[in-house]
Amino acid sequence: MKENSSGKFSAAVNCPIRQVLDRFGDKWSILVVELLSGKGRLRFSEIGQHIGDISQKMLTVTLRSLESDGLISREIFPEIPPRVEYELTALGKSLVPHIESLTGWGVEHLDAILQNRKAYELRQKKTTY
Amino acid sequence: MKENSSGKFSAAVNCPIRQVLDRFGDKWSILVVELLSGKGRLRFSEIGQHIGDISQKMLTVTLRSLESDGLISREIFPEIPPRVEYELTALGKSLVPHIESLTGWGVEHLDAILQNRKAYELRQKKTTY
DNA sequence: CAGAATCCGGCATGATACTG
DNA sequence: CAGTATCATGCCGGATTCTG
Repeated sequence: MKENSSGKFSAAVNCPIRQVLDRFGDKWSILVVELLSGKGRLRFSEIGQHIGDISQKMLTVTLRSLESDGLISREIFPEIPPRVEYELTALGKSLVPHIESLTGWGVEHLDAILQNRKAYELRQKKTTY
Repeated sequence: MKENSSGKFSAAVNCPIRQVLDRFGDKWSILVVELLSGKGRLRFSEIGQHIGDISQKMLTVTLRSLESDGLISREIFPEIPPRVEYELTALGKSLVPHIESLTGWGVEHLDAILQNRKAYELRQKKTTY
């Protein structure tokens, strides 16, 4: 593993950070984990309702992906009508604090970021570089 | 702001977590922040070289976006040939620990995740649900 | 109800050429 | 060197339909 002088991983192509980023770079995964963290155990339709604007397809894809990674478990109840419930695994739960660390930062600095964006926009209009 | 019984933000459409996710859901932003965190101050071409497989266009877009949010600063040296250097702002630096919290988790559990994926794949082949 | 399968458009991203 | 401008494209994700 290549490291730089400060002991951090490099951003090179084969950097393991990439694997993590590729995994959570999608639109919904983190959101689903967060949701399951707060609600505990939910069925398919409930997850969809809570998120609100996710399509059925993307919800399926996201859940399969999370299940494949072992972050959530999927239990099928052989009933009519069918019922499927999802919840975080131990691995999934171990991820939650780190996600909330990031989202916590976001919530805290969101206003500053939005103001920076606005200021940047104005500078672009006034000045022609 | 709507909250659920556990005190966490809901995953609803207007949830502020979305804003953070939308911001860092792209392929390169976090990587650039991490890189600048380790290297301190870099010029355009250096960032591109360290990352390796980013196109010039996407590097420009990513840097502009980060600058717009106030996470990195951009200094232009009026020389020939031109030189432009980037580094993290205080706001950008404040984000680093949270990113490393997440990537640290990823590095730690990457093997388990990859094994889960493999096991899941095998199950899909053997069993026909 | 919980999905699987299919089609399809748009945007993110890439490649290329040009400029100060 | 550090971009900008333009064109090309892949695949992400939405809408729809069908099934057990």
